[in-house]
Amino acid sequence: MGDILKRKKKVEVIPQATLNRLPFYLRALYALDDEGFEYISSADIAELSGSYSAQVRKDLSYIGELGTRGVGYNTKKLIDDLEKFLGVSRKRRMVLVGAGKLGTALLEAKNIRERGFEFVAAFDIDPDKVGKTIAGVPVFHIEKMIQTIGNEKIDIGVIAVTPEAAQEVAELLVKAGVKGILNFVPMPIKVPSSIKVRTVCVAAELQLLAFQIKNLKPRKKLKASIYEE
Amino acid sequence: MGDILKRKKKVEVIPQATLNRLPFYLRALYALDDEGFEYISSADIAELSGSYSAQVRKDLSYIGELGTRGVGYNTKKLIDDLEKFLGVSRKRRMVLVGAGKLGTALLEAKNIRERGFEFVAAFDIDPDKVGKTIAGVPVFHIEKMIQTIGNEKIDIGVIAVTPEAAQEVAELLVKAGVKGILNFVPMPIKVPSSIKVRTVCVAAELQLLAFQIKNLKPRKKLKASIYEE
DNA sequence: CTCTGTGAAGTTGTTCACAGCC
DNA sequence: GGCTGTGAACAACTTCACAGAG
Repeated sequence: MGDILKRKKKVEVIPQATLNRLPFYLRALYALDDEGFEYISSADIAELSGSYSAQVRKDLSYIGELGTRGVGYNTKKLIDDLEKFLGVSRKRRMVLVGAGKLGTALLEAKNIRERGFEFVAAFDIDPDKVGKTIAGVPVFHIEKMIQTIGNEKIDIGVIAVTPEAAQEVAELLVKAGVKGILNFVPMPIKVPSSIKVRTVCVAAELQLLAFQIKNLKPRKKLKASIYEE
Repeated sequence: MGDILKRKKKVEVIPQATLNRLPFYLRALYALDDEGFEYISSADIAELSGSYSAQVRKDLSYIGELGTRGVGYNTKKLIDDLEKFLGVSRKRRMVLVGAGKLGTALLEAKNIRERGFEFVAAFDIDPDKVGKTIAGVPVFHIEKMIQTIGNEKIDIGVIAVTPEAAQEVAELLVKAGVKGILNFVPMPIKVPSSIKVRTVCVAAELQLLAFQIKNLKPRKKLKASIYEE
Protein backbone atom coordinates (compact mmCIF):
# COMPACT_ATOMS: atom_id res chain seq x y z
CA MET A 1 0.00 0.00 0.00
CA GLY A 2 2.58 2.52 1.06
CA ASP A 3 5.20 1.01 -1.18
CA ILE A 4 7.49 3.48 -2.89
CA LEU A 5 7.98 1.10 -5.73
CA LYS A 6 4.73 0.88 -7.55
CA ARG A 7 3.50 -2.69 -7.69
CA LYS A 8 1.56 -4.11 -10.55
CA LYS A 9 -1.17 -4.96 -8.05
CA LYS A 10 -4.39 -3.29 -8.99
CA VAL A 11 -6.21 -1.14 -6.50
CA GLU A 12 -9.42 -2.95 -7.17
CA VAL A 13 -12.41 -2.46 -4.99
CA ILE A 14 -14.05 -5.62 -3.71
CA PRO A 15 -17.60 -6.15 -4.95
CA GLN A 16 -20.27 -5.94 -2.29
CA ALA A 17 -21.67 -9.25 -3.54
CA THR A 18 -18.33 -10.87 -2.79
CA LEU A 19 -18.24 -9.38 0.70
CA ASN A 20 -21.69 -10.78 1.40
CA ARG A 21 -20.48 -14.28 0.67
CA LEU A 22 -17.29 -14.18 2.70
CA PRO A 23 -18.93 -14.90 6.08
CA PHE A 24 -20.46 -18.02 4.59
CA TYR A 25 -17.10 -19.17 3.27
CA LEU A 26 -15.65 -18.58 6.70
CA ARG A 27 -18.30 -20.72 8.30
CA ALA A 28 -17.67 -23.47 5.78
CA LEU A 29 -13.98 -23.27 6.64
CA TYR A 30 -14.63 -23.68 10.36
CA ALA A 31 -16.60 -26.82 9.57
CA LEU A 32 -13.90 -28.20 7.26
CA ASP A 33 -11.22 -27.42 9.82
CA ASP A 34 -13.21 -29.20 12.52
CA GLU A 35 -13.35 -32.25 10.30
CA GLY A 36 -9.58 -32.19 10.13
CA PHE A 37 -8.95 -31.19 6.52
CA GLU A 38 -5.56 -29.56 6.21
CA TYR A 39 -6.00 -28.62 2.58
CA ILE A 40 -9.29 -27.95 0.84
CA SER A 41 -10.37 -26.94 -2.65
CA SER A 42 -12.60 -24.16 -3.85
CA ALA A 43 -15.17 -26.86 -4.63
CA ASP A 44 -15.17 -27.97 -0.99
CA ILE A 45 -15.86 -24.46 0.20
CA ALA A 46 -18.53 -24.04 -2.44
CA GLU A 47 -20.22 -27.25 -1.38
CA LEU A 48 -20.55 -26.12 2.22
CA SER A 49 -21.44 -22.52 1.56
CA GLY A 50 -24.01 -22.90 -1.18
CA SER A 51 -21.83 -21.31 -3.85
CA TYR A 52 -19.77 -22.90 -6.57
CA SER A 53 -16.09 -23.25 -7.20
CA ALA A 54 -15.41 -20.58 -9.82
CA GLN A 55 -17.26 -18.03 -7.72
CA VAL A 56 -15.31 -18.98 -4.62
CA ARG A 57 -11.98 -18.66 -6.40
CA LYS A 58 -12.91 -15.32 -7.91
CA ASP A 59 -14.11 -14.00 -4.58
CA LEU A 60 -11.02 -15.11 -2.71
CA SER A 61 -8.77 -13.74 -5.41
CA TYR A 62 -10.01 -10.23 -4.64
CA ILE A 63 -8.37 -10.56 -1.24
CA GLY A 64 -5.13 -11.95 -2.57
CA GLU A 65 -3.46 -15.08 -3.82
CA LEU A 66 -4.48 -17.21 -0.90
CA GLY A 67 -4.21 -20.69 -2.35
CA THR A 68 -1.67 -22.90 -4.04
CA ARG A 69 -2.19 -23.95 -7.62
CA GLY A 70 -2.61 -27.65 -8.08
CA VAL A 71 -3.07 -28.08 -4.33
CA GLY A 72 -5.82 -25.92 -2.93
CA TYR A 73 -6.09 -23.75 0.16
CA ASN A 74 -4.52 -24.44 3.52
CA THR A 75 -7.53 -24.49 5.81
CA LYS A 76 -6.03 -22.78 8.85
CA LYS A 77 -4.21 -20.19 6.82
CA LEU A 78 -7.32 -19.32 4.85
CA ILE A 79 -9.37 -19.00 8.03
CA ASP A 80 -6.74 -16.67 9.35
CA ASP A 81 -6.62 -14.64 6.14
CA LEU A 82 -10.37 -14.30 6.00
CA GLU A 83 -10.70 -13.38 9.66
CA LYS A 84 -8.06 -10.72 9.28
CA PHE A 85 -9.66 -9.37 6.17
CA LEU A 86 -13.14 -9.21 7.68
CA GLY A 87 -11.80 -7.68 10.86
CA VAL A 88 -13.24 -10.35 13.10
CA SER A 89 -9.98 -11.51 14.61
CA ARG A 90 -10.42 -9.18 17.53
CA LYS A 91 -13.42 -9.17 19.84
CA ARG A 92 -16.25 -6.79 19.04
CA ARG A 93 -18.14 -5.17 21.88
CA MET A 94 -21.86 -4.73 21.45
CA VAL A 95 -24.87 -3.38 23.29
CA LEU A 96 -28.43 -4.54 22.83
CA VAL A 97 -31.45 -2.28 23.01
CA GLY A 98 -34.74 -4.08 23.59
CA ALA A 99 -34.55 -7.11 25.86
CA GLY A 100 -37.72 -8.78 24.61
CA LYS A 101 -37.93 -12.31 23.30
CA LEU A 102 -35.81 -11.59 20.26
CA GLY A 103 -33.31 -9.60 22.28
CA THR A 104 -33.02 -12.38 24.82
CA ALA A 105 -32.50 -14.92 22.06
CA LEU A 106 -29.65 -12.79 20.76
CA LEU A 107 -28.06 -12.39 24.20
CA GLU A 108 -28.10 -16.15 24.64
CA ALA A 109 -26.99 -17.07 21.13
CA LYS A 110 -23.86 -19.14 21.55
CA ASN A 111 -22.88 -18.89 17.93
CA ILE A 112 -22.69 -15.08 18.08
CA ARG A 113 -20.38 -15.21 21.07
CA GLU A 114 -18.23 -17.89 19.49
CA ARG A 115 -17.65 -15.63 16.53
CA GLY A 116 -16.13 -12.99 18.78
CA PHE A 117 -19.13 -10.73 19.26
CA GLU A 118 -19.83 -9.93 22.88
CA PHE A 119 -22.77 -8.12 24.42
CA VAL A 120 -21.52 -5.97 27.27
CA ALA A 121 -24.85 -4.40 28.22
CA ALA A 122 -28.54 -4.47 27.38
CA PHE A 123 -31.09 -1.67 27.68
CA ASP A 124 -34.86 -1.66 28.04
CA ILE A 125 -37.65 0.45 29.50
CA ASP A 126 -39.44 -2.42 31.24
CA PRO A 127 -38.90 -2.09 35.02
CA ASP A 128 -39.25 -5.87 35.35
CA LYS A 129 -36.16 -6.33 33.23
CA VAL A 130 -34.01 -3.43 34.40
CA GLY A 131 -31.56 -4.54 37.08
CA LYS A 132 -31.65 -8.18 36.07
CA THR A 133 -29.04 -9.97 34.01
CA ILE A 134 -29.80 -12.08 30.96
CA ALA A 135 -27.23 -14.65 29.93
CA GLY A 136 -24.77 -12.80 32.12
CA VAL A 137 -25.45 -9.44 30.50
CA PRO A 138 -26.76 -6.68 32.79
CA VAL A 139 -29.94 -4.87 31.74
CA PHE A 140 -30.12 -1.12 32.34
CA HIS A 141 -32.82 1.45 31.82
CA ILE A 142 -32.48 2.97 28.42
CA GLU A 143 -32.30 6.48 29.89
CA LYS A 144 -29.05 5.46 31.51
CA MET A 145 -27.43 4.40 28.25
CA ILE A 146 -25.07 7.31 27.78
CA GLN A 147 -23.87 7.35 31.38
CA THR A 148 -23.63 3.55 31.54
CA ILE A 149 -21.52 3.32 28.45
CA GLY A 150 -19.48 6.35 29.42
CA ASN A 151 -16.10 6.16 27.78
CA GLU A 152 -16.27 2.46 27.01
CA LYS A 153 -15.75 1.79 23.37
CA ILE A 154 -18.73 0.00 21.85
CA ASP A 155 -18.46 -1.20 18.27
CA ILE A 156 -21.99 -2.27 17.47
CA GLY A 157 -25.47 -1.48 18.70
CA VAL A 158 -28.24 -3.99 18.11
CA ILE A 159 -31.79 -2.65 17.88
CA ALA A 160 -34.60 -5.04 18.81
CA VAL A 161 -37.36 -2.67 19.92
CA THR A 162 -40.76 -1.67 18.53
CA PRO A 163 -40.83 0.15 15.19
CA GLU A 164 -42.04 3.32 16.89
CA ALA A 165 -38.97 3.53 19.12
CA ALA A 166 -36.40 2.47 16.52
CA GLN A 167 -35.38 5.90 15.21
CA GLU A 168 -35.01 7.36 18.69
CA VAL A 169 -32.94 4.38 19.82
CA ALA A 170 -30.76 4.67 16.74
CA GLU A 171 -29.98 8.29 17.52
CA LEU A 172 -29.17 7.38 21.10
CA LEU A 173 -26.77 4.69 19.92
CA VAL A 174 -25.06 7.16 17.62
CA LYS A 175 -24.64 9.55 20.55
CA ALA A 176 -23.22 6.68 22.57
CA GLY A 177 -20.55 6.29 19.91
CA VAL A 178 -21.31 3.01 18.18
CA LYS A 179 -19.79 2.58 14.74
CA GLY A 180 -22.32 0.12 13.38
CA ILE A 181 -25.94 -0.83 13.95
CA LEU A 182 -27.69 -4.13 13.39
CA ASN A 183 -31.35 -3.33 13.03
CA PHE A 184 -34.06 -5.94 13.55
CA VAL A 185 -36.80 -3.39 13.10
CA PRO A 186 -38.46 -3.38 9.70
CA MET A 187 -38.08 0.36 9.26
CA PRO A 188 -35.16 2.18 7.70
CA ILE A 189 -33.41 4.25 10.34
CA LYS A 190 -31.67 7.50 9.60
CA VAL A 191 -28.16 7.92 10.92
CA PRO A 192 -25.07 9.82 9.79
CA SER A 193 -23.52 8.13 6.79
CA SER A 194 -20.40 7.29 8.79
CA ILE A 195 -22.45 4.84 10.85
CA LYS A 196 -22.93 1.52 9.11
CA VAL A 197 -26.35 -0.07 9.32
CA ARG A 198 -27.58 -3.50 8.37
CA THR A 199 -31.21 -4.51 8.64
CA VAL A 200 -32.60 -7.97 9.23
CA CYS A 201 -36.27 -8.34 8.45
CA VAL A 202 -37.99 -11.68 8.95
CA ALA A 203 -41.32 -10.55 7.53
CA ALA A 204 -39.64 -9.45 4.31
CA GLU A 205 -37.95 -12.83 3.99
CA LEU A 206 -41.29 -14.55 4.44
CA GLN A 207 -42.91 -12.36 1.82
CA LEU A 208 -40.19 -13.20 -0.66
CA LEU A 209 -40.66 -16.88 0.09
CA ALA A 210 -44.39 -16.46 -0.44
CA PHE A 211 -43.70 -14.92 -3.81
CA GLN A 212 -41.35 -17.70 -4.87
CA ILE A 213 -43.86 -20.32 -3.77
CA LYS A 214 -46.70 -18.62 -5.60
CA ASN A 215 -44.69 -18.64 -8.78
CA LEU A 216 -43.82 -22.30 -8.74
CA LYS A 217 -44.57 -23.70 -12.13
CA PRO A 218 -45.18 -27.39 -11.46
CA ARG A 219 -44.87 -28.39 -15.09
CA LYS A 220 -41.73 -26.63 -16.14
CA LYS A 221 -38.35 -27.64 -14.92
CA LEU A 222 -36.93 -24.87 -12.82
CA LYS A 223 -33.43 -23.67 -13.30
CA ALA A 224 -31.64 -24.78 -10.17
CA SER A 225 -30.67 -21.69 -8.25
CA ILE A 226 -27.54 -22.38 -6.33
CA TYR A 227 -27.30 -19.19 -4.40
CA GLU A 228 -30.33 -17.73 -2.81
CA GLU A 229 -31.33 -14.10 -2.93
CA MET B 1 -51.31 -13.36 -21.18
CA GLY B 2 -53.63 -15.74 -22.91
CA ASP B 3 -54.61 -13.09 -25.44
CA ILE B 4 -55.06 -14.27 -28.96
CA LEU B 5 -54.03 -10.90 -30.24
CA LYS B 6 -50.39 -10.45 -29.48
CA ARG B 7 -49.80 -7.44 -27.26
CA LYS B 8 -46.75 -5.26 -27.44
CA LYS B 9 -46.12 -6.03 -23.77
CA LYS B 10 -42.73 -7.54 -23.25
CA VAL B 11 -42.37 -10.80 -21.39
CA GLU B 12 -39.72 -9.33 -19.17
CA VAL B 13 -38.48 -11.19 -16.18
CA ILE B 14 -38.35 -9.23 -12.94
CA PRO B 15 -34.85 -8.73 -11.53
CA GLN B 16 -34.18 -10.47 -8.26
CA ALA B 17 -32.85 -7.23 -6.87
CA THR B 18 -36.20 -5.63 -7.54
CA LEU B 19 -38.05 -8.47 -5.83
CA ASN B 20 -35.87 -8.06 -2.76
CA ARG B 21 -36.97 -4.45 -2.43
CA LEU B 22 -40.70 -4.98 -2.87
CA PRO B 23 -41.40 -6.09 0.72
CA PHE B 24 -39.81 -2.88 1.94
CA TYR B 25 -41.92 -0.81 -0.39
CA LEU B 26 -44.97 -2.63 0.91
CA ARG B 27 -44.06 -1.83 4.46
CA ALA B 28 -43.59 1.81 3.56
CA LEU B 29 -47.02 1.78 1.96
CA TYR B 30 -48.67 0.39 5.08
CA ALA B 31 -47.13 3.23 7.05
CA LEU B 32 -48.21 5.87 4.53
CA ASP B 33 -51.71 4.41 4.39
CA ASP B 34 -51.92 4.52 8.19
CA GLU B 35 -51.01 8.17 8.09
CA GLY B 36 -53.96 8.73 5.77
CA PHE B 37 -52.25 9.55 2.48
CA GLU B 38 -54.56 8.73 -0.40
CA TYR B 39 -51.97 9.46 -3.05
CA ILE B 40 -48.24 9.15 -2.68
CA SER B 41 -45.21 9.66 -4.90
CA SER B 42 -42.28 7.42 -5.66
CA ALA B 43 -40.19 9.79 -3.54
CA ASP B 44 -42.44 9.15 -0.54
CA ILE B 45 -42.02 5.41 -0.87
CA ALA B 46 -38.29 5.83 -1.33
CA GLU B 47 -38.03 7.96 1.80
CA LEU B 48 -39.66 5.30 3.95
CA SER B 49 -38.00 2.29 2.44
CA GLY B 50 -34.43 3.47 2.18
CA SER B 51 -34.40 3.56 -1.60
CA TYR B 52 -34.76 6.49 -3.98
CA SER B 53 -37.42 7.62 -6.36
CA ALA B 54 -36.04 6.51 -9.74
CA GLN B 55 -35.35 3.07 -8.36
CA VAL B 56 -38.84 2.80 -6.92
CA ARG B 57 -40.45 3.79 -10.21
CA LYS B 58 -38.32 1.39 -12.20
CA ASP B 59 -39.06 -1.43 -9.81
CA LEU B 60 -42.79 -0.84 -9.78
CA SER B 61 -42.85 -0.50 -13.55
CA TYR B 62 -41.76 -4.13 -13.86
CA ILE B 63 -45.06 -5.15 -12.31
CA GLY B 64 -47.12 -2.83 -14.48
CA GLU B 65 -48.28 0.74 -14.90
CA LEU B 66 -49.43 1.14 -11.35
CA GLY B 67 -49.39 4.90 -10.97
CA THR B 68 -50.83 7.97 -12.62
CA ARG B 69 -48.52 10.44 -14.32
CA GLY B 70 -48.54 13.82 -12.74
CA VAL B 71 -50.38 12.47 -9.72
CA GLY B 72 -48.57 9.54 -8.14
CA TYR B 73 -49.74 6.20 -6.83
CA ASN B 74 -53.05 5.55 -5.10
CA THR B 75 -51.93 4.15 -1.78
CA LYS B 76 -54.61 1.51 -1.29
CA LYS B 77 -54.53 0.37 -4.88
CA LEU B 78 -50.75 0.04 -4.85
CA ILE B 79 -50.87 -1.96 -1.61
CA ASP B 80 -53.39 -4.22 -3.24
CA ASP B 81 -51.33 -4.57 -6.43
CA LEU B 82 -48.17 -5.36 -4.52
CA GLU B 83 -49.85 -7.85 -2.18
CA LYS B 84 -51.36 -9.65 -5.12
CA PHE B 85 -48.07 -9.67 -6.95
CA LEU B 86 -46.12 -11.00 -3.98
CA GLY B 87 -48.77 -13.57 -3.22
CA VAL B 88 -49.33 -12.39 0.33
CA SER B 89 -53.00 -11.55 0.00
CA ARG B 90 -53.97 -14.97 1.28
CA LYS B 91 -52.85 -16.39 4.60
CA ARG B 92 -49.75 -18.55 4.62
CA ARG B 93 -49.65 -21.51 6.98
CA MET B 94 -46.33 -22.26 8.62
CA VAL B 95 -44.75 -24.70 11.02
CA LEU B 96 -41.80 -24.00 13.27
CA VAL B 97 -39.12 -26.52 14.15
CA GLY B 98 -37.08 -25.67 17.21
CA ALA B 99 -38.99 -23.95 20.01
CA GLY B 100 -35.98 -22.39 21.68
CA LYS B 101 -35.57 -18.70 22.44
CA LEU B 102 -35.43 -17.69 18.80
CA GLY B 103 -38.32 -19.98 17.91
CA THR B 104 -40.42 -18.57 20.72
CA ALA B 105 -39.63 -15.04 19.62
CA LEU B 106 -40.87 -15.94 16.14
CA LEU B 107 -44.05 -17.57 17.44
CA GLU B 108 -44.83 -14.42 19.42
CA ALA B 109 -43.87 -11.92 16.76
CA LYS B 110 -46.94 -9.81 16.15
CA ASN B 111 -45.63 -8.31 12.98
CA ILE B 112 -45.28 -11.72 11.30
CA ARG B 113 -48.88 -12.58 12.10
CA GLU B 114 -50.10 -9.20 10.94
CA ARG B 115 -48.54 -9.83 7.55
CA GLY B 116 -50.67 -12.93 7.09
CA PHE B 117 -48.17 -15.57 8.17
CA GLU B 118 -49.57 -17.97 10.71
CA PHE B 119 -47.82 -20.68 12.69
CA VAL B 120 -50.14 -23.67 13.00
CA ALA B 121 -47.76 -25.95 14.88
CA ALA B 122 -44.30 -26.07 16.44
CA PHE B 123 -42.00 -29.05 16.89
CA ASP B 124 -39.18 -29.78 19.31
CA ILE B 125 -37.46 -32.70 20.99
CA ASP B 126 -37.43 -31.19 24.48
CA PRO B 127 -39.99 -33.08 26.64
CA ASP B 128 -40.46 -29.91 28.72
CA LYS B 129 -41.81 -28.12 25.69
CA VAL B 130 -43.80 -30.88 23.99
CA GLY B 131 -47.46 -30.70 24.94
CA LYS B 132 -47.35 -27.02 25.88
CA THR B 133 -48.55 -24.15 23.74
CA ILE B 134 -46.48 -21.07 22.99
CA ALA B 135 -48.34 -17.95 21.91
CA GLY B 136 -51.32 -20.20 21.22
CA VAL B 137 -49.33 -22.56 19.02
CA PRO B 138 -49.18 -26.21 20.13
CA VAL B 139 -45.76 -27.82 20.45
CA PHE B 140 -45.40 -31.43 19.33
CA HIS B 141 -42.53 -33.87 19.40
CA ILE B 142 -40.63 -33.69 16.16
CA GLU B 143 -41.10 -37.42 15.56
CA LYS B 144 -44.80 -36.76 15.27
CA MET B 145 -44.40 -34.16 12.54
CA ILE B 146 -45.58 -36.18 9.58
CA GLN B 147 -48.60 -37.62 11.37
CA THR B 148 -49.46 -34.29 13.00
CA ILE B 149 -49.41 -32.42 9.75
CA GLY B 150 -51.14 -35.23 7.91
CA ASN B 151 -52.97 -33.86 4.93
CA GLU B 152 -52.93 -30.27 6.10
CA LYS B 153 -51.35 -27.98 3.58
CA ILE B 154 -48.36 -26.18 5.02
CA ASP B 155 -46.71 -23.49 2.93
CA ILE B 156 -43.57 -22.71 4.86
CA GLY B 157 -41.35 -24.46 7.36
CA VAL B 158 -39.15 -22.39 9.67
CA ILE B 159 -35.97 -24.00 10.95
CA ALA B 160 -34.60 -22.70 14.25
CA VAL B 161 -32.65 -25.68 15.57
CA THR B 162 -28.97 -26.47 16.11
CA PRO B 163 -26.73 -26.62 13.04
CA GLU B 164 -26.26 -30.37 13.52
CA ALA B 165 -29.97 -31.07 13.21
CA ALA B 166 -30.71 -28.64 10.40
CA GLN B 167 -30.28 -30.93 7.41
CA GLU B 168 -32.36 -33.68 8.97
CA VAL B 169 -35.12 -31.25 9.86
CA ALA B 170 -35.07 -29.82 6.35
CA GLU B 171 -35.60 -33.27 4.87
CA LEU B 172 -38.44 -33.90 7.29
CA LEU B 173 -40.10 -30.65 6.26
CA VAL B 174 -39.79 -31.58 2.61
CA LYS B 175 -41.45 -34.91 3.35
CA ALA B 176 -44.18 -33.06 5.19
CA GLY B 177 -44.86 -31.16 1.99
CA VAL B 178 -43.73 -27.59 2.65
CA LYS B 179 -43.05 -25.50 -0.41
CA GLY B 180 -40.60 -23.10 1.16
CA ILE B 181 -38.17 -23.03 4.06
CA LEU B 182 -36.93 -20.12 6.13
CA ASN B 183 -33.65 -21.21 7.63
CA PHE B 184 -32.15 -19.51 10.67
CA VAL B 185 -29.31 -21.98 10.84
CA PRO B 186 -26.02 -20.76 9.42
CA MET B 187 -25.53 -23.82 7.27
CA PRO B 188 -26.73 -24.33 3.73
CA ILE B 189 -29.33 -27.07 3.64
CA LYS B 190 -29.83 -29.35 0.69
CA VAL B 191 -33.35 -29.77 -0.58
CA PRO B 192 -34.90 -30.53 -3.99
CA SER B 193 -34.68 -27.48 -6.21
CA SER B 194 -38.45 -27.17 -6.25
CA ILE B 195 -38.34 -26.18 -2.57
CA LYS B 196 -37.46 -22.55 -2.05
CA VAL B 197 -35.05 -21.74 0.76
CA ARG B 198 -34.04 -18.46 2.31
CA THR B 199 -31.42 -18.20 5.02
CA VAL B 200 -31.14 -15.60 7.75
CA CYS B 201 -27.81 -15.48 9.48
CA VAL B 202 -27.19 -12.98 12.28
CA ALA B 203 -23.53 -13.87 12.70
CA ALA B 204 -22.89 -13.20 9.02
CA GLU B 205 -24.56 -9.80 9.33
CA LEU B 206 -22.38 -8.98 12.31
CA GLN B 207 -19.25 -10.01 10.45
CA LEU B 208 -20.15 -7.78 7.55
CA LEU B 209 -20.73 -4.90 9.96
CA ALA B 210 -17.37 -5.62 11.54
CA PHE B 211 -15.76 -5.40 8.13
CA GLN B 212 -17.45 -2.13 7.27
CA ILE B 213 -16.43 -0.66 10.62
CA LYS B 214 -12.85 -1.79 10.23
CA ASN B 215 -12.64 -0.07 6.88
CA LEU B 216 -13.92 3.28 8.05
CA LYS B 217 -11.60 5.93 6.74
CA PRO B 218 -12.01 8.75 9.22
CA ARG B 219 -10.43 11.32 6.91
CA LYS B 220 -12.17 10.74 3.68
CA LYS B 221 -15.75 11.59 3.11
CA LEU B 222 -17.66 8.42 2.52
CA LYS B 223 -20.02 8.08 -0.34
CA ALA B 224 -23.43 7.94 1.28
CA SER B 225 -24.82 4.51 0.67
CA ILE B 226 -28.53 4.75 0.52
CA TYR B 227 -29.35 1.10 0.24
CA GLU B 228 -27.55 -1.38 2.37
CA GLU B 229 -26.17 -4.67 1.15
C1' DC C 1 -2.66 -34.05 -14.26
C1' DT C 2 -4.47 -30.94 -10.42
C1' DC C 3 -6.46 -26.96 -8.87
C1' DT C 4 -5.83 -21.83 -8.42
C1' DG C 5 -6.00 -17.23 -10.44
C1' DT C 6 -7.82 -14.11 -13.77
C1' DG C 7 -8.74 -11.48 -18.14
C1' DA C 8 -12.56 -11.29 -21.10
C1' DA C 9 -17.20 -12.22 -22.42
C1' DG C 10 -21.69 -12.31 -21.02
C1' DT C 11 -25.39 -11.14 -17.95
C1' DT C 12 -27.82 -8.52 -14.62
C1' DG C 13 -28.83 -4.36 -12.25
C1' DT C 14 -28.66 0.90 -11.63
C1' DT C 15 -28.89 5.53 -13.00
C1' DC C 16 -30.04 9.04 -16.05
C1' DA C 17 -32.71 11.98 -18.70
C1' DC C 18 -36.55 12.85 -20.89
C1' DA C 19 -40.97 11.49 -23.27
C1' DG C 20 -45.72 11.00 -21.99
C1' DC C 21 -49.74 11.88 -19.48
C1' DC C 22 -52.37 14.34 -15.80
C1' DG D 1 -46.65 23.00 -13.44
C1' DG D 2 -46.59 18.03 -11.56
C1' DC D 3 -44.91 12.91 -11.36
C1' DT D 4 -44.77 8.38 -13.72
C1' DG D 5 -42.78 5.21 -17.09
C1' DT D 6 -38.91 3.68 -19.73
C1' DG D 7 -35.23 3.21 -23.34
C1' DA D 8 -30.46 3.77 -23.35
C1' DA D 9 -25.99 4.48 -21.19
C1' DC D 10 -23.49 2.94 -17.58
C1' DA D 11 -21.88 0.07 -13.82
C1' DA D 12 -21.64 -4.16 -11.22
C1' DC D 13 -21.46 -8.91 -11.06
C1' DT D 14 -21.10 -13.74 -12.83
C1' DT D 15 -19.48 -17.19 -15.71
C1' DC D 16 -16.30 -19.06 -18.76
C1' DA D 17 -12.19 -20.82 -20.40
C1' DC D 18 -7.73 -21.21 -20.07
C1' DA D 19 -3.02 -19.70 -18.59
C1' DG D 20 0.06 -20.73 -14.86
C1' DA D 21 2.05 -22.98 -10.87
C1' DG D 22 2.84 -27.20 -8.17
